[in-house]
This record gives sequence, structure tokens and C-alpha cells, in this order.
Amino acid sequence: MSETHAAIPRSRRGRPRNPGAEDRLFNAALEEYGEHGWAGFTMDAVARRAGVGKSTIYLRWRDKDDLLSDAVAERRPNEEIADTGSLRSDLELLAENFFHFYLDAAGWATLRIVIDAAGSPEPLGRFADAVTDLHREAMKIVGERAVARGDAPATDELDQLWSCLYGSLLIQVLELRTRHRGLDEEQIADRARVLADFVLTRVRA
Amino acid sequence: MSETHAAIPRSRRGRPRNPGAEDRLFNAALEEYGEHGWAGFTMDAVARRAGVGKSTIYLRWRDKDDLLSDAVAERRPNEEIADTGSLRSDLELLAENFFHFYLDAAGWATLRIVIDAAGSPEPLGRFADAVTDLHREAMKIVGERAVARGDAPATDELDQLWSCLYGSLLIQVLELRTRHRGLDEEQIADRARVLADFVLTRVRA
Amino acid sequence: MSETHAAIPRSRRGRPRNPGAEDRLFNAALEEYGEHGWAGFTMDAVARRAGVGKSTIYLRWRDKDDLLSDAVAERRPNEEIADTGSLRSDLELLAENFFHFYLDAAGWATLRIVIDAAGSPEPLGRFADAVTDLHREAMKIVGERAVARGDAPATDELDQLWSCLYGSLLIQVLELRTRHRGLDEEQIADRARVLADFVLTRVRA
Amino acid sequence: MSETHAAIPRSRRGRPRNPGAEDRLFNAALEEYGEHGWAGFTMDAVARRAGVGKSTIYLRWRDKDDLLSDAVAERRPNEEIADTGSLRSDLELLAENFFHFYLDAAGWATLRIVIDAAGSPEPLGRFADAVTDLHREAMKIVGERAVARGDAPATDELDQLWSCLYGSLLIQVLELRTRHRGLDEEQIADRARVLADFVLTRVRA
DNA sequence: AATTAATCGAGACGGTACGTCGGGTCTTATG
DNA sequence: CATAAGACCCGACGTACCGTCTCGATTAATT
Repeated sequence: MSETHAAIPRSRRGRPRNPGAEDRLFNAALEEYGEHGWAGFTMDAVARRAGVGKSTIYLRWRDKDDLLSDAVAERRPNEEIADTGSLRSDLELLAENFFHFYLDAAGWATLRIVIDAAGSPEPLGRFADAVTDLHREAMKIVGERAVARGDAPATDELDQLWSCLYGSLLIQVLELRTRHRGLDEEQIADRARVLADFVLTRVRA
Repeated sequence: MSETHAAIPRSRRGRPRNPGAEDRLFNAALEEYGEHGWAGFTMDAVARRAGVGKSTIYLRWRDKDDLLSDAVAERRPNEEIADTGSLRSDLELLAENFFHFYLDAAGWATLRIVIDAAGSPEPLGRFADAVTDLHREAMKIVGERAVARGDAPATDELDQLWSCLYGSLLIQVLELRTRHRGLDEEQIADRARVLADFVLTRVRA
Repeated sequence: MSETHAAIPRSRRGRPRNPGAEDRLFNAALEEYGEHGWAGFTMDAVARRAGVGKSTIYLRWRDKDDLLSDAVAERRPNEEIADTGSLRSDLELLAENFFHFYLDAAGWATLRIVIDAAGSPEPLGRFADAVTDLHREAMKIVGERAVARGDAPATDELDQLWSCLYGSLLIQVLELRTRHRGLDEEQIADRARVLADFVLTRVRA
Repeated sequence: MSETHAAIPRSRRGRPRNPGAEDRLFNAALEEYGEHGWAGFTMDAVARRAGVGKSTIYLRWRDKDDLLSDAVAERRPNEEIADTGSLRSDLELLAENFFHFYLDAAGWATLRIVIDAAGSPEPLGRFADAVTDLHREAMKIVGERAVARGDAPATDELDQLWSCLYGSLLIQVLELRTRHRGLDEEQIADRARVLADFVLTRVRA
């Protein structure tokens, strides 16, 4: 994902790329997007905010979409889900991570991009896949751990559980965004607990 | 919602408005939006597709947002949820309705707008509220019926149940969109059944 | 020449073109060109100076060349050469007219364009022809008058006479430009008299 | 003129300059300018055509103007006008030299630069002077020779004669360029003879 | 031989202007 | 009056080129 542009093979000759620029551009892009949305997200503004010429951007990314996708990909949540010892606490941790991610600028931008990209032709479509696959993967790991641990019966309902957990979480985030509200750590922990509890009812049955 | 423009008082004099135009414009707007997304959704294209001058559009709606909101509002799902006699079948019907709505152009556009609008200042923010409130309302009615019927204990977990049902459904739609796939009636019924079953586990407990 | 854009057939419908814009744009173009030369002659500056949007320019002319050619063509010198009664005074008048034209912004721009265009493929090439033909035509008329009047023998040396008159004049203008100097009416008359006198020596022989 | 860059004092240490580069760059510059004019004359293209890095250019010349001026200066016509024994044949030789120069890429570029530079602030202005002075100088030498020889009366009309000769010649070249035509040796000799003949009429009188 | 100093190619950099396109407004002639 | 047509001003798009800069790699003259 973060290799989108790095994949373009670059010779060792010539002036090397300004290494700080990429990071400043990611920040600028996410901030501009977060503040003004897609409309009102202009390349000139991003360049100005990053203290960079427009050409520098276009040397690295094909267009607006490409820059934003990459910026978002760079900030994706940490996929390492610590093994906390029980399925319940694993799920709670997972939910907390997702809450943190989607309540933040990068995560929110990610969601918008995923929605924008869904159903569109190629370019960002794969990105959408990558993001959801990444998250689904986290879920799968947690689930397999639980099965190995005897914490849960082997289950083919993982997808359903995941989509409920993930979907409910997104709905909550969406509502918070709409009301311009955030959550403090405690509230996040609460909601994560409630959510884990709810989706686990089924598994315990 | 659909009154946005009708609110503008109109005298009886002069040439009457072309009656077909509004409907053709709604279709054109939704199709353009569905095909090209927000970027690439142009007023000129909408006007051309509807066989209408741009001024005709701007006589009825203030701007792009306004037109699109109205188009989407016009196609919102029927809020009447038939009483099928049991909570389970009510939920299944609800889920089926939502599937139909979000797999269709208007529903999908609605979702995109809701996402775009969330966190933005005023204009579409209220629209986002309206849509989710509408859907939450349907859920509440179904829930109250169930309580009245003794089909479920009085519960303050309705919100959680709703967000799981709704969220899981959106996740599924998102994935289908990403893969350019649709569902036939039977598949929708299946998924609705599985979903209702899953979220009901909790209530039955 | 001035029909370059007007040649494009335009329906009568829609908002009519701002009639003053064209003239203001010609002035702005010639002034910008005169002040800054080709490099440093920017469309944005022209648009700003004319109080017009850039797209208004591009609706009427394909590009910078096209605008400038047209601006220059619009200001070409009056081709009517009054019959003053003698070849000598006709030539003096001709020379005076040419001096006025080439010492002015439009004439100078014309010369630059003619030079730029010479040897280039199509677009401005024809313009160059048109300008020189126009001037040669004036010479021919004056010459034929003289022959008819018995003022000069029938001569096939008209081309040579013309190119000497015209060329010498351009050289003088070029030198004046280089030295940032102009001429007052009297000086122009003097130079015109000397020039006519010089080239007429041959004819009288 | 050709010392513009050599004036920059250079130590003897370090890698010596690629000796062929300068010549290849002059050629490349003149060809690019001749083919595309000032607009469309790009440093990158010159560098590419000369097989040289851009920095190599900017190590030797300050900017585009500087490179082009120098390139043109390097190819200026030989100022030595052989003494052929008579004013008439001296003038013919002079005219032939000028024809050769201005029908060639370097001469044509020179003319364009002189025109572009005339009236502009400093940088190329002095170059324009230099070129015309150079040519005027040749005329003066020829004239003085004639006077010394008794071939012509002492004359203050030399400037007029020169501007007619030179101007007429430029007009002819301009027309040939416009029509994409060249001249062979014989045609040049013919035109030179006619031209010398024409301007000499006055002197003989 | 090792060091120093300059040039070379390549190519990224911050800017600026290009010509295009779309938004939302305005102005006409035609219903 | 509403309409279609389309010109209007504005501002962002993505491209191209300027003149600068920074690399690693040469290449001599000086230690």
C-alpha cells in the first residue's frame, strides 16, 4: 500500500528526493482533507501547507486520489493485535483500536475514500479491499486464537461477528462525526466493552 | 426534505414549470453520482442527461448539494414496516428493505452523501441526521411492537441491536459494491435471515 | 484577418458576448506585449487588465498566439493612401504612415509576430503574408497612380523601390526602439522626405 | 561577445571543461531556436540535443538569453570585407555576405533576437547594438575606401544608403523565410548586384 | 599516491504560467 | 414567467519549463 509510488523504480542518479517532503505532504493532505472534505481539498493548498512546489507532488503521485490514498495508507492502524489471554478482551482491544483509528483524521479520511472508491473502476478499488482485508485479517487472527485456546467453538460465523462489530462501530463513529463529538479514553473503553459483549452473546450460546 | 425547493413561494403567473423535468433531473443526478462519484459529478452533465438547461436546475435548487440531497430524499425507502406478527420476521423484512435500498443507486448515493456530510458544517448535516433518524425510527417501531407483543423483554439495548444490524448490512453492501456484485431476491432473503438471527441471539438470552 | 474568431458560426441564442470585452482584450494584449515582450506576456495578466475571466479569452481565441495575432490585425494601419497629386508626396505620406504604425505598440507587436511567424508552420504564417501584402499593395497603388499620371515611367522596379523604402524604414525603427527613442511629427516628416527622396533618385534617372 | 562567459575567471584546477560541449550547445541552441522560435525553445531540449546535463549549461551561461546571445555571436559573419577595387563590387560582396548570413540558421536567429531585444531593458539590448554596429561598421569601411579611391564623393548619406541596402535585404530574407524558400549562389549574386545597383544610383547622381 | 577542486550526467526542487474544466451567475430569445 | 442556450468570472486542475540544488562519478593539478 505504502509502496504505491515507491514501486516506481528510481535510479540512484540525480538529486535524491527530499526525504522529509513525503511525510509533510501526508500530514498536509490529511489535514486539508479533514478540514475541508474532498471538495475544497486542493493540491495548491496541500503544496503550500507542506512548503513544497506542486511539481514535487506530481513527481511522486499521479493525482489527488493517489496522494490521498497513500497518505491514508501510511497512517493505517497497527495490525498487531496483542494476545490478551481471552477472546473477550482481545475483541475489546480490537474495538478500541478501531475506534481510535476512525475517530482520527486519517481513519476518517480512509473511510471516505473507501466509500468513494467502492464500485469505482480500478485505481482506488484495490485500496478499499486492502483496508477491509487488513481489518478482517485482525479479526481472523483473534478468532483463531480463541479457537486454539478453546475459548470458542470452531466457528464459520466469524464473518458475521466481524461485520456486526465493525459495522456497529462505524455507525457509532458516523453518528459522532455528524454531531461533532469525540470520545475520551474511558468512553471508548466502555463502548468497546459493550460491543464485544453484544457480539459474544451469540458465540457463548 | 423534498420540500426544500417547494418552499420557495411561486406565483401562478407565467409559464408553468415543466412537470417532467424534476423527475428526470433526480434520475440524472443519481445516475451521474452513482457512475462517477462526487468528483466527476457535474451539473452540466446532469443537465445534459436530463435534456434541460442549467438555469432550470438552479431555479429549483440552490446548488449541487441541494439537488443531490433532494434527489436522494425523493427515493428514500418506505418507512412503513408491515407488522408480520413476530419480531424475527419483522427484522428480516427490515433488513430486506435496507438491502434493497442500499444496493440501489439512490441508497448508495445516500450513503455517500451521509459520509460526505458527517462532520461538515451545516448544509447536508441535517440531511444525514434525517436519513439515519428515519431508519432508526423504523427500528424503534419494530422494537416497540415486539415488546407490546411480549416477543421481547423491554430493552434499552435496541440501539446496540440496531447499530449491529444496520452496520453489518452496510459492511456487506460495501463489500458487494467493491466487488461489483449484486444480490438476487433469494440471496437478500438469506442474508436478512442470518442477520436477524444473529442479532436476536442476544435478545433471546 | 479580424474574422479569425468571428468566422466561427454562432447561434443567436444564449447570452450574447460581452461586446466591449474584445476591444479591451486587444488593448490589454498589445499593452502587455509592448511592456513585457513575448516572455512575460501572460494570459492571466491580460485577463486581469481587461477585467475579464480567462475562460472568456479562450472562448474566443485558441491560444496566446491567436489572441495576439488578432489584436495586431485589428490595429493594422489604414490602407487608404490619399492621392496627393505627385509620386513624391504620395511616397512621403506612405512613409509617414508606416513610421506611425511601427513606432506604435500595435505596429511593433506586428513586426515581432511577423518575424516569429516567418518560417513557422501554418498558423501565423498566413498572417505574416497578409501584413506584408497589405503594405505592398499600398505601394503598388501609389506606383500605378504615378505611372498613370506620367509621373514615372512604367517600371518593374517597384518591388525594389518598395523593399528599400520599407526596409530602410524598419531599420530606422529598430534602431530607435533599441535606443528607447521616439520621433515627433516633424522628425517623422523629415525622415519620410529624405527616404522618399533617396528611393526616387533611381526612378528619376 | 563570445567572451561573455569566459569572463568568469576560472582556476586551472579541477576537471577541465568538456571542450566539445560548447560547440554542440551552440548548434543545439541555434537549431532549437530556428525550429521552434523563442517560445518552444527550452533549455531541457537544448541540453538533450547536445547530450549534456542542464548544469553544464548553467555553469557557462547565466540564463537562456545569455546562451542564445552567445551562440548567435559565435556565428556572426566575417567582418573582413575584401577590397575588390571598386565601390560597386565591394557593395555586391557585402550584400552577398549578408544574404548568406541571414538565410542561415544563426543569422536568422540573430535577427529574431535583435527584434526581441529591441526596446527591452538591458540584457540583450547591448547585443542588438553590437550586431548592427558590426554591420554598419562594414558599410563604413567600404564607404571610406570608395571615398579614398575617388570612387564616390564624400558623403553623409552613407547611413541612408546602408539602411536601404540592409533593410531591403532583410525584407527579401523575411519574404523568403515566410515562403520557405532559399536561394542558390547564383540567385544571391543576382540579388546582390541588383541591390548594389539600385542604391548606387543615388551616389552616382 | 593522496588530496583537492572543478566539471559532468542526471534529475528533484520551489515557482509560475499554461490551456482546460467545472461551479454558479447572468443575459438573451423563445415558449 | 419558465425555459434552452450559452457567455460570464472565478479558481483548481494536471503539465511543462525555468533556474537552482544536490547527488555520485570523473578528471586534472597540487600536495
